Amino acid sequence: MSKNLFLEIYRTLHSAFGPQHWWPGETPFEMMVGAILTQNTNWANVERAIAQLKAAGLMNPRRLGQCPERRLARLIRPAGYFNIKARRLREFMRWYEARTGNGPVEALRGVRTNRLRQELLSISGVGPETADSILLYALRRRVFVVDAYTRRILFRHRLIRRNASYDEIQQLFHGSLPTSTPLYNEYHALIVQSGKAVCRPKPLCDQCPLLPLLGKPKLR
DNA sequence: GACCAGGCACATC
DNA sequence: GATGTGCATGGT
Repeated sequence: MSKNLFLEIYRTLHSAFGPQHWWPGETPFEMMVGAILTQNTNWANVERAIAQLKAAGLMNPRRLGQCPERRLARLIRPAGYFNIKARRLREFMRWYEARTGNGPVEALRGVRTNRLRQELLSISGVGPETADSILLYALRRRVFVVDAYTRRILFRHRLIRRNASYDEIQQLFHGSLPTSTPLYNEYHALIVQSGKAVCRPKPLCDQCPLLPLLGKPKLR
């Protein structure tokens, strides 16, 4: 057994599922928008919403920042929670304009990760997962993203308590992995893939690549 | 028709 | 700090 369980888990998932090449999105700005739209929502629905924003010519900071909330809601309707997410996008854009003048994300390059994370978390509608997704995928910061899949997989394999906090779970990864953006990026993507393919609500445990490593999971 | 999907804010105890 | 609720579409 390896000294570093979390690295072993990563290697196992990587062997089983292959490289994932995340985040799906053409530009860092699009990734930020996607991070908000995908809150508690199937990615296929998010893609429809993103396609609509693009078709309307709004997938750039200046145009999106000018779009009225009502119209925004209509366009992102397929992503669900469209009224709330329209408001959240506008809240986010208020911060984004103040920070970059609605220019490219490179304006954020000199800002420390912890500082950026605090600022993102202060935006209404941006919680820890959304903030960390933006930091890791759009801004290439060394921050591990914890999501519902992460929680489910770790809990079923008895690596966390049911009520473990976000920060607690994140610390588990930060504390046991090399500090690396590509590693965090790929690891989270693999967890999501694993959660979709195997560690589902109705799990396919006989196909679980982690079975040899972690043994039989507990299913509640 | 029920369940699920890459959360979050807010109220309440 | 823990727990419960509203928000909503589209696929299975």
